[in-house]
Amino acid sequence: MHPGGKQSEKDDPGMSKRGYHHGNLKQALIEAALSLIEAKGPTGFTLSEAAKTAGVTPAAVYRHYQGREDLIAEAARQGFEIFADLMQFACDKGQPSALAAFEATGRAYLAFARKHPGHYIAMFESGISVNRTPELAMAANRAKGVLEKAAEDLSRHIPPEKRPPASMFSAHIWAMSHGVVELFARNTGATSPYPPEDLLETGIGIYLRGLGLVPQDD
Amino acid sequence: MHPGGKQSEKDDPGMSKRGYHHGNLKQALIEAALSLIEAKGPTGFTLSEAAKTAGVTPAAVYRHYQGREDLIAEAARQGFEIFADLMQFACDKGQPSALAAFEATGRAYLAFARKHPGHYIAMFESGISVNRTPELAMAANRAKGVLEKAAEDLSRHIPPEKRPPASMFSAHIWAMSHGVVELFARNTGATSPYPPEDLLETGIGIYLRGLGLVPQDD
DNA sequence: TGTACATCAGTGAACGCGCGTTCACTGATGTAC
DNA sequence: TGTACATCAGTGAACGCGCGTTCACTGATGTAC
Repeated sequence: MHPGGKQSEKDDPGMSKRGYHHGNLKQALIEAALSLIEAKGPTGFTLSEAAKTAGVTPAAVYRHYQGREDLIAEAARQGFEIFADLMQFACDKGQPSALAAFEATGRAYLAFARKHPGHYIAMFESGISVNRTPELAMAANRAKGVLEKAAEDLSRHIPPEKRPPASMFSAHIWAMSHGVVELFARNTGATSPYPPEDLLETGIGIYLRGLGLVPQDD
Repeated sequence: MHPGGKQSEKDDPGMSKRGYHHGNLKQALIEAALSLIEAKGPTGFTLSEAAKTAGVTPAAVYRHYQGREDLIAEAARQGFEIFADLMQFACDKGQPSALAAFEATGRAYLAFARKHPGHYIAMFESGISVNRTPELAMAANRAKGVLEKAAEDLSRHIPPEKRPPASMFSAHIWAMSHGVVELFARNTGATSPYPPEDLLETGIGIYLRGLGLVPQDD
């Protein structure tokens, strides 16, 4: 309520502009970058425009980031953190059934891509390497770990002799999920008559049946 | 052998420069674009540099294309033609076994992505819509049709009541193939301990088993 | 509480650059007679 | 076969633009006393 109160400024990072000093420019730039990426793809994003969107001179960006790529990398890192959290949460929620946990994780994947397209693009389509910084690599590995853990739990229900390694198992699922997102959950023109969610759900279902994890339940 | 012979000029499109006139600039520009895209991704490609690579002034490009996007679109179109041909060929070769044909088609997919990375990127990662021109849309549809045809042939071996529609079936396979290419067959840093070929082959194998199309053959 | 001063986080002007695109032009090619 | 001419496919200079980046600067903030 107090227009210049300290409280509201802390609660509203990146929004309150108190004259000369921005208050939370670092995060505001990330958010500007994300909406630009959502709107125009990783190509359409420029440092200058991100600065302008955040209401600031391009030069100000260099107080917080080393340059354009560094900004995208930080956006990707935050994306991986959110991504890992979401999948972890979904996985926990499906417990104690390993199958329910796994399927919830798959759904969480697509939900993330839908809800955070800017992050998703920064993570997987911006062309920046996951090994660019240790922080980024760590965040990416955590996400990968969640998926692998879910796969491992589930694969305990497969007889050992016909059980693929968990890392292969999870790579398959990741690949199919990513493929569905890229091919059918974007406006590239390549449409399918089915909603991406259904496509992914049925695809994973058939795959799991192939592993003997799901009975003939159609 | 004759340095200026007509024969050799026709055989070597885009290479022979006979002074003022290039001879086959239109195709030479496509090839320049492809190698630039391979080297630096769709972002790193500029019209000017493509012209320079082809040994020509940027302005000359406008004799053959409307602009940068138009050039990429033509590269993508040619990619879809090659892609469809390769998959068609693989599919035919696997006949009369529908299963062998289908698996050969899957392998052809990955082989194409490996052998023609520039085309693949132009087709799926450049951000241009498949509906940009009727020619591009037609080429893309032909490719899609080959995959769907292979899926349809194969799905005849599934009892009708548990048979998914062929378009869904082929979308699943396409998604997994594309996901493997994007996540594991590129140098994005996200590596898996398995070669992409194996990853895709086992993935498709498990999926097909889930459809009851492949016996327990491990 | 008030003042002096260090530090922080912005400004805005300037830079060189390469881009896409246009334009009038010109050398090479092909064709009609 | 030779010549005149139309057309084609390039040149190269010029343009305005927005980009990333640097720099000296300055207003705002925080702190010591």
